[in-house]
Formats: sequence, structure tokens, C-alpha cells
Amino acid sequence: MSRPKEITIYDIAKVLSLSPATISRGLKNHPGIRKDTKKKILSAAKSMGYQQNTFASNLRRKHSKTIGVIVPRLNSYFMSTVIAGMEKVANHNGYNLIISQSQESVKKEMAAAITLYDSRVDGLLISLASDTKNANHFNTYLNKQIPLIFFDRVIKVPNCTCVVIDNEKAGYEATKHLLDQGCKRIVHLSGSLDRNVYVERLNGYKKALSEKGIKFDPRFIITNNLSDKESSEAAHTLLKLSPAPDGIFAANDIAAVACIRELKKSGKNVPGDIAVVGFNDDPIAIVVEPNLTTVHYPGEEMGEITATTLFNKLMNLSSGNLNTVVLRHELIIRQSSLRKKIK
Amino acid sequence: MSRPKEITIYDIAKVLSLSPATISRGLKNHPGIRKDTKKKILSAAKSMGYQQNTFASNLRRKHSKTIGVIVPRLNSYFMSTVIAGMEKVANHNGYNLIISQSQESVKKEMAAAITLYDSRVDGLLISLASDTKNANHFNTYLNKQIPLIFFDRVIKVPNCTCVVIDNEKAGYEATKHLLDQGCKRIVHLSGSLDRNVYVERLNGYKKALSEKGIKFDPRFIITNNLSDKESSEAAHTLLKLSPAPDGIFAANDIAAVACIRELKKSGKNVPGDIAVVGFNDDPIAIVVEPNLTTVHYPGEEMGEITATTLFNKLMNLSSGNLNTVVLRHELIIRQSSLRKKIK
DNA sequence: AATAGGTATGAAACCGATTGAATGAATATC
DNA sequence: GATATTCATTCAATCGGTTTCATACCTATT
Repeated sequence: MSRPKEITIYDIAKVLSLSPATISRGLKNHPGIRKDTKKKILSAAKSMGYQQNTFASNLRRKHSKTIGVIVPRLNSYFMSTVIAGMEKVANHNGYNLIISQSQESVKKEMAAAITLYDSRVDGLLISLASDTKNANHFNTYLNKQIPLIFFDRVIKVPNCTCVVIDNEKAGYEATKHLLDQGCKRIVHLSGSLDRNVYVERLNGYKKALSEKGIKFDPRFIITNNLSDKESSEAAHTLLKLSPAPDGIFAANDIAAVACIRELKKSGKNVPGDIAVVGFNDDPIAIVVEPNLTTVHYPGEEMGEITATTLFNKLMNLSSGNLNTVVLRHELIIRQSSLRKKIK
Repeated sequence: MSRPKEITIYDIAKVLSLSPATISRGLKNHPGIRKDTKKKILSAAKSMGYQQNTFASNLRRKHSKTIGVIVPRLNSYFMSTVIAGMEKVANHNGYNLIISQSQESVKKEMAAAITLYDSRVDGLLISLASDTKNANHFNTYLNKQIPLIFFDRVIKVPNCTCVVIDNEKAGYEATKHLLDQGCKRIVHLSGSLDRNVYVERLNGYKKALSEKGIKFDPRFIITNNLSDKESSEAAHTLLKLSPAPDGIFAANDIAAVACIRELKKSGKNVPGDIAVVGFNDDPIAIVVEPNLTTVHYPGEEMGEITATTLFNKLMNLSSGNLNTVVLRHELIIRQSSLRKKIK
């Protein structure tokens, strides 16, 4: 019943009458080992069922071949796509991914940071919780010079790369598009204004308005957690505004779709009465009717690039020292905002 | 530039003039250490910024406090929800989650199994790739008695628990519902028939048909990868069938929604001409028009229960020895299949 | 006072791979 | 033929926490 004993390099050494040092070197293809010895070692290892003990190796080499990921939530389309991209790159480089959810809470984010630190991750990829105000809880990493990469929901920290899109520009484009469609009173549905992504989208919104000479009206900004539930409520709040809004720019697609659903229920026509633009290009965008105009945002690519940047940094490549990586985004115009023919 | 040195229990021992053994014991609340000594140790550890080296600990104790997860893909709503549930439970028990994607390929599944084995995971949670035929690549785990739990896409392996829903019953209910709505020629859109979930749903479909005395027609079974793309094509194939089908039972919601979209494009009325039922209850189900009738399937709960079962097994609780855990599912009836008033 | 029992701590081996320095053998150099 | 150089392998220390066994000290028992 007891577990069969592990095969170690000592066992192999004994069988081949060599020293453990030679086995270790042979196994990792060290140049100073003769080719036929290597071959013998490899085949013995295989036939004996040797599997290396990562702990011993990690303990000695002081790295883990593991990277940590902290995200607010795993179960959004965007986030799972990002992580799929990271996993691909990590796996390809022989690294493992340890994933933690902050559940949008700094407290859990701090706890996760500590746990992952104890697990001696070689680097950390982070998308911040909605109520995180600063990066102090990552100081242990900074002191130890363990690379930190922020993606999507980022914060400026010296020597840490951020991987983002140009949220302000995207917000500007989304809003400008609504204005171009003849909207005059655009509501912006936003998330926590502690987070760059939402502040910047809001700034883009403001910029587009001011460019058109439209005065910014704070009553037209509704912030919530952008969930289906709270956004449905927001839709009703927004219906009571007067003068009535004729456009909505929502900071994610879930919120936009919730609004469309509620507006339709209340007998409004989308885009006729109210045009709607979302953000993310989730799969629901092409399912909702009318199809949702939204900002496309390359999730998998963001994951891949974030992970690649980390590896570059770990290998001391200059490309790992970028301050910010800005990915392309694209406003995808569909029916939910189209009041005019596209010129 | 060099990394600041790590604080070890030896450093603490020196400062407090105690032995490393005492520090180790004090830190983990060993009963044989005096209370005030413990207090001293704890406070010194804290003020010196001690963080335990997991590798050293794992090396000695021969466990990793890490569990491995292998899934076909991360970026589906269902799967990310399952993993969110697992992460919650793991985190709560002080365990980390290492996640790998098989990308629906046995080869990658095998590679992931090896990597995770090398990482000495304490247990493995698996949902199989679409082309996996047997569980031989998990033999190393079985030999070492490392617990394996399969979820959703499972295979029978001695001593391994499976966490599933009753797919046959769900398939039966979905089909029966269509029959009750007056459908006579129901197409079943299925995935790889190497996978239990799809075979069982198909069996349920067959059972419902035979119960109504309807002869099973293999031309009415279309199998593909259930992606949006292939399912759109399937929709066109199915439109050419004669006699024309009047119902579709799709094995996931993505496929069902793709069908609805294509059918509508071709001028068909859903549910009037063709009633549609999906599987999974993805968020798109309540966005597509008409809203999709589908089998609800508790993702987060499945993740939590799978992880909990593993922990029970690790702690040798009898509840960890169940052969199969079957979760509740529910057919949620919405517009896409409703041709009659609900009685 | 001598012995037993219990408690708090320490010494040292151990987990298994890695690696700088040392060794020995074979080959090259003058 | 003696010395230098190269090559292949080994020695032994190291990473840092855990754990078994031993030890020292104190209290309780007779």
C-alpha cells in the first residue's frame, strides 16, 4: 500500500556506476559529458522511470519555472481568453501557471500576492481588483526584483511593464461614433473609477463631447460593477433622465446588452430611440439584437504578449524593458448604433 | 544589484539564540513549544520579513500543496466558471492551482500530465480532450496513488471519482420536450462520440424517440466540434435534409445559437418552423432571440465539488471515495422551443 | 534521595538536484 | 620524454525546512 519509492539520480548513478553529478549533467545535456555516456544515462533514466524532483531542483537553483497570475475573476469571456493566451506561451516555454482570483477585492489580492510569493513564482502577471488603490502589496516582489507585469487593469510602477490598449482613444472613438450618428445626450455606463481602464474610457468620452462643443453632464455618468444585474437597474435609472438620453456608451458588453434588453422591454427602439455601444466584443455582441457595436480588444493576444514580455524580462532581453505595450483595438460597428447609412 | 538575501529559519534562530528546529516547530504551531517562545518566534519572523521556502518544505515533506488541472480549453464560459469554483476551494484550503490546456488533443493532454507530474501535484483534476480514448497516460499517477478526479468529460478508472451530470437524462428531457412541442423530425447536433457527455446525450435523445415510437434516423445526427463556425455549416446541411427537420437538439449553446442565427437568415421561423434546444445555459442563451431553451448545468458548483472531493480524498475521508458524483441539471424552457402554451 | 515521567529544546540526518573546484587520464606540444 | 592542455568525471558543499532521536531540566512519586 505504501507508495513505490521514487527513482532519483542516485539510483541511476548506482546502476551505471557513475556519480550523481554526472547523471545530473547528462540529463540536462551539459557539454562536458561524453555523448555515449549521455545516451546511456538517458536510456537508463527512461527505463527506470525517472522523473526529476522539481523541488530539489528549484531549491538549489532558486527559481520555480512557475509564473503567478492574479486576476479579478476567471469567469468572464475576456479574462479566460487572456489566460488561455498566457497558458499557451507559458507552456511553450516550459513554465507552469498558478492562477488566483482576487474576486475584485484588494484584500484577496494581497493574500494572493503573498501566497504566490511563498510559492516563489519567477514572475507575476496582474490585472488589478476594482478597489486597489496602490501597489504597495507588491513591494516584496519589487525588493527581490521579481518581475511584475500588469495587463489591462494596470497601475504605474517603476520598472514594471504594462500591457494595455489605448482606452482613452477607444472611448473617444466609441463616443465620437455615437455623436456622428446624431446622438446628443450620451449616457456613459462605467465601472470603478479607481481603475485606469474606466477612467480612460471616460476621458475619451469627455474629449469627444468637448470636441463637439457638448457640455459634460455628470448626471449622464452612471458607475456600477458592470454586471448584468446592476446594469439592468442602471437602464431603468437612465430611462428616467430628462432630457431623455439618445445614446449609451457602456464600458463593457455585458452592461450594454443588459441595457438593450431592458430598453427593448420598455418599448424603446435600439438604435432608433437610443443607440448603444459596448466594449470588449464578447460573443454575445453578435447574438444580441440588434447586434452590438463594440470595441474589439484582443484578449488572447494580450495574454500572449503579457507572458512573452515576462519571459523576455526573465531572460534579460531589452524587449523586456518596455514601459508600456499598447495593443491595437478596433471599433466594430454593428446595428445597435447605426442610425445613418455608413458613408 | 544582487538580490537581497533571503531570510531563513537559520537567521531567525541566530537572532533568538534558538535552534532552527525550534523555529521550524514554532512557526507551524507545534505543541511541544512553549507559548512565549512561539510568540517570540512569530514576532521575530514577522519583523525580519521571513517567508517560508516552499521548495525546501515540499522537498522534505514530499507534497506540493498544489493541484493540477487539465482542461480542453480555458476560454469557454462553462469551463472558466468551473475553474473559478475550483480556485475558490483550493485557495480556501491553502492549495494552489496549476492549469494546463489540452487544446482538445490527447498529445497535449499527455504532455500536460507529465509536466504536472514533475511538478509533483498532490492531485489532478481532468476534463478530457475530445480525442482521448483511454487513461493510460495517467498510469504514473495511479501507480503512485496520486488521486485523480475526472469532471464533466470523464472516463471510468478504478478508484477515481467522476463528477458529472446525468447527461443521458438531460438529453432525454431535452428531446422529450421537443417531442412534446409537436416536433417529429429532430436533428441532434453532437460533438465527438469518444466523449461520454456526447454519447450519453445522444442516448437520451434515442431513448426519447423510441419511447414515442419514432424510428431513429442516423442522417439526423450531425457531429462536429460544436464551434460557431462548424455549427453554422451544420445549419445549412440540415436545411437541405428532406423531409425537413422541425426541431434541433444541440449539444451546446454555441452550436444552438449558431443554428438559430443561420436559420433566421434563411427565413425560417424559430420555433415555428424549427424549435431549438441547447445545452449549458451560457449567457448567450438569454440574449439570443428567441431566448434559448437549454439545459442548465452548474459550472461553479461542479468546480467546487470536484475540488472538494479531491481534498476529501487527500485527507482520507470516506466521502472522498465515491465512485461518481452526479449533480443536478435542469431543462430551462424559453422561447426557442415553445410552440404550445405551457400547460 | 532516588526514580519515573513529562516538557522544552537541540543535534544531526535527510529530502534530491546542482555546481565550483578538484582529480585523473588521455592527448598535444616542444 | 617531460610538461602543458584538454576532456570526462567525481567530490563535496549547498539550497532551507522537517523530523527522529537524544538531552537537559523540572516536577511528581514513593
